[in-house]
This record gives sequence, C-alpha cells and structure tokens, in this order.
Amino acid sequence: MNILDKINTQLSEFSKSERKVAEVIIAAPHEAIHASIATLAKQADVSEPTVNRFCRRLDTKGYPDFKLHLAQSLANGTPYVNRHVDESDSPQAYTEKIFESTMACLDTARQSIDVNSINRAVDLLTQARQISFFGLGASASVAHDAQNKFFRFNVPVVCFDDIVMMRMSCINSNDGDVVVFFSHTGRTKSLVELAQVARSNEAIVIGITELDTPLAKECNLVLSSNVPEDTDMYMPMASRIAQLVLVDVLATGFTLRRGNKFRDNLKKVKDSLKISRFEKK
Amino acid sequence: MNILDKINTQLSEFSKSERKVAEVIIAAPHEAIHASIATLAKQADVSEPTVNRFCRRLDTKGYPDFKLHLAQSLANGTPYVNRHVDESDSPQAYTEKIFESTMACLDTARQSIDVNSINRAVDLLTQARQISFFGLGASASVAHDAQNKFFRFNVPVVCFDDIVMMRMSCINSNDGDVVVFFSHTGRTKSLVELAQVARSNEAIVIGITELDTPLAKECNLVLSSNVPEDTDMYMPMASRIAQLVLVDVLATGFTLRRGNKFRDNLKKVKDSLKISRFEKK
DNA sequence: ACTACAGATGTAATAAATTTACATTTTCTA
DNA sequence: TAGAAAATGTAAATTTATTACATCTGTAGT
Repeated sequence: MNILDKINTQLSEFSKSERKVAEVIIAAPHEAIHASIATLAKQADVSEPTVNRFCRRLDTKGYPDFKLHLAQSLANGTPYVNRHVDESDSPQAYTEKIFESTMACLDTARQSIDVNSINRAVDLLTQARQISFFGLGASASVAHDAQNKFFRFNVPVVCFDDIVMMRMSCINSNDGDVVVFFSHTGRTKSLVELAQVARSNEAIVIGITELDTPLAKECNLVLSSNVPEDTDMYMPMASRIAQLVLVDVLATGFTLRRGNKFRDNLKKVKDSLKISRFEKK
Repeated sequence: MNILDKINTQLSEFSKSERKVAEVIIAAPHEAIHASIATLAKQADVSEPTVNRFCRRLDTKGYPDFKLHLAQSLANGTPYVNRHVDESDSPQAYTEKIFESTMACLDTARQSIDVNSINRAVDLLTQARQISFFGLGASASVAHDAQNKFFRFNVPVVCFDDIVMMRMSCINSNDGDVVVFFSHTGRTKSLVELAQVARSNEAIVIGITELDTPLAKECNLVLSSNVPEDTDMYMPMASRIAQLVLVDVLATGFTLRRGNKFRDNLKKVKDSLKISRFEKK
C-alpha cells in the first residue's frame, strides 16, 4: 500500500510535531528520500527522534525502512492509482488504465497467494487419474484454457461448460479423479451442488474461487486469488486474468514435478503443430 | 531506468567480487533492500567496501542510495529480471516468477500497443451488424472470453473454435459483419485462408495477432500485443494474457462509446445472474 | 488556580551502519 | 619472475539512526 497515501489518510492521527514532518515530506517527497534523518528533522523544525517516531507510527521499522517505502511509492511517477475508467477517458487513457489495473491486480494476487496450497494442488494434479475442469460463463473460458494446457501433458483431461455434462461427469467420478471448479463468485448454486456430488463419489475437488464462499466450503482445497472486487465493474476482468495466471502456475508446477523426460513430451506437442502453420520467414 | 536491468547489463564489466555481490542481489532483490551492507557483504562473501564500490560503479552515491534505487525498481510489481522458471525452483519461486513475467509482459504490451488501432477497432466493432470471434487451440479460450464479454452488450455475436463452423460462418458473412481472428502465431494456415474468405465476402477482418505474419496481411486491421517470444516456453502463456487484456480494452472502449443508457443494459445482465447464486452473507 | 498525570517533545548518550584511508593480495605484463 | 596496476580486505573514522531519559505541555480533577 502506498505510503504517501497512508500519510495523507493518517494526517489527523499525528501529533503536532509529527504533522510538521508529514508536511515536509508531502511537499517534497523526492527530496525526502535523499535526506538523512537529521536534515529532515531540521527542515521540519523538530528533533530527530520525532522523525523516527513518525516513521514507526506508519508501521515501518525506522527511518531507513521508511525511506525505502517512500521510494517505492514514488517509483514510476504515479503508480497505478487511477484504476477506474472514466466516461471522458480517451482511448489512450482507458487502454493504459486497464493494463495498469490488471497489473496491479496481479500484483495483489501474487502477494495474497498461499504457496502451500499451490504446492498441494500440484501434488493432487500430478497424482490424478483424470482431471476435469468446470466453469460457467466467464469462467468457462478459464476452464477451456486449463484444458488446453493440461491436455499437452498427456494426462486424461476433460472440460465442460455445460451443467448437464458436468453432472454426468461428476456422477461417474471416482477415487483418483480431480475436479477443478472455476468460479469468480463461489456462489453459483449448481456448481456448489456439483462439488458435493463429486466429493461424495470420492473425487478430489479443487476450487479456484473466493475463500469463505459456499463453493469453497465444499472443496478439498481452495485456491483464492483474492482480488479486490471493485476492479470488476460490470463484468469479470482482472479477477479472471488472475485465475488464468494461477492456471499457468499450476501447469508450470506440474511440468517441474514431472521432470525432464516429460518436457520432451511438451516439445513433441508443440512440434506437431508445425505442419499446420506457415513457415517463419 | 531500472537498476536491476542495469546490473544484468553490466554483469561482464564487474570484477570477480563485484559479480558475487550482483548475483546475491539478483537472486533475492526483495531481501537485499532490507539488508545492511554488512549482511550483504557476508552473503556475497566479500568485504563491505567491495559492496560499496559495487554501488558506486552503478552510478549511485553509496549503499543507501543504491538501496533506494533498487527499491524503486521493485516497486509496484514492476517486473524484474529473473523471468525464467528454473528446474530447481521452489513453488514460491516459480509462482512469483510466473506472476512477474506476466506483469512484465503486460507492461511491454501496453507500451507497444497502437492506440489509434484500438480506436479504429472500437469504431468497427460498435458499427458491426454482427461480430464473430474465431480462435483455435489456446486462442479458442480467448475467443470464448471475447464472446462472453460482447454478448453482454446485446449485440449479435458468435464464437467458433471449429474450422468447419468457421468456414460456414465466413461463407455466409456480409457487408457489416466484423470477424475477429485470434492467433498467437499468425501462421495457422486454415485461419489465413478463412480470413481471405471473409474478406472476399465484404466482412471486415480484425486480427489480434503478430504484425508481419501471413494472417496479419489478410486483415483490414491488426492489433498486435508484441510480446517477447521467449516468455512462452512450451505453451502460450503471457502472450495469451496480453490478448485477453486487449479484449478487455476493446470491450471497455465499446461500452464507453455506447454511453450511459447502455451501461444500464450491462447491469441488467449482471443482475439477471443473481437468481442462480447464493446470497452474499 | 493548583496538582498530578499522561502524552508529547527534546537532549544527549549509545549503537549501528557506512565510508574512508591505507595495507595486503592478486593478476597481468614485460 | 619482477614489478606495476588492479582488486580486495582491514581497521579506523565518520556519519547516521536509535535508545534512554529528562523536560515540557496540556488537561482533568480538586
């Protein structure tokens, strides 16, 4: 979280002297990062320990740590603040905003992801007798994408975006099957029900969805990207990208787990496509 | 200017000990910014002044100044060097690398995108009598995703991932139709041929693919994400994400062009989904 | 208005970190 | 292999940050 914003937000919580420090920093943050604690104290007309206390109040370890945070806030001019597309935005503006908000979203997702869960998911997938990917609506394309990736691994994999097919598949599932549900909301009724069916047939259920949702509760393992809701205005955008990257991570974990010999297999699939393509000049 | 890149570029100009320092920093830059010069020196198995000299060689004032620069390089997900997943990577490591390389890729894409083309594409799409999205393999899921987005706009939209259906659709296409081809390589023979068919039937052909490829040559308009090839090792990863974000941009441009009244429409679609979901607690 | 107390601020000492000056080692060249 | 130049390390000096404690300020209760 941007420390400059934080200073502004907490401005009222500071004491008189601390506020003096805050003002000097806000007025010239670029100079502040190059100042020593003594210089800054003099500029704000306070003592050095006051500056130090100011830093601690912002949950930093001390002055040098604070400068590090400040430097990051100042990197790249204005980082991705202006996330929301505005009606009056030019094509240039909304293009940049969407790219930046997507990147910001991935950054958040990366930080919130639980690596142990990733690792367990890879465990489960590598040992699966068969993998099924299910998704509806916007999540259907994520499921298709997952199929496309895992299919290359020469593992039995199916993908459905149709409730009826999903149900049939779940009813026939067995011990050793892994079913992956993609759901942005985690609240789609039919998916929750299907997860129950799959589990009662001994299949392992992985949910790529939000934590603490009805769907999450039915899963053996949940991977959450934990993306701020407000990024997706009227349709899932950034959150779906985060899910896709998660699929990339799982696929990568899968190939690494399988080792070298296996990667030849991937190359074979890739090479097999050559015949359907024009030569590269 | 990114100091991590700079370290990599100048790697050959460093002396033996300096290179040791460089390697430690590249291996764990996030930790380096919190280390003191003594800690770092010990990790690199060199003396403290060597670290200092290393910093100066990179045109910084000294170690603290160097850390500031480094912190800025790492700020807000600004992607960094070690993009390639390595066989010995821990789950933590490959997860981070994939997220970061994806973000790096989006950053590149954003910079290389031609806004005028975006704008023209939005023009064409808003005026379309019908929109078709075509993609094969990994691009099929991008096409599906596009369908999912544009379908909400209450515009006639179809999507095919099947050569035969595509062909039928192209043969029946007309003046006023817009056909969007997704192709990572731009070299898939059947798609190139279909683009020709569509054009000869007066449809407008938009290609979301690489510039200067056989497919690009058959298009009325090409949107290229221009993603470095080496990011996609054995399967399309980052490049496909860039295409999806491009779809987001086009969809956003579309809604903006249609104005306020239209956004109610989107809300209606979103609300219509509520009945199939569990209430939010 | 005075006292007692809590919070805020400053002073000075201490500790930590960085830099400098110089000594030693290594590497290259003749 | 001697000698110079470059690289690296050691230890002292300097700068910088932190801690402990003293002082001040404002406030609530009497």
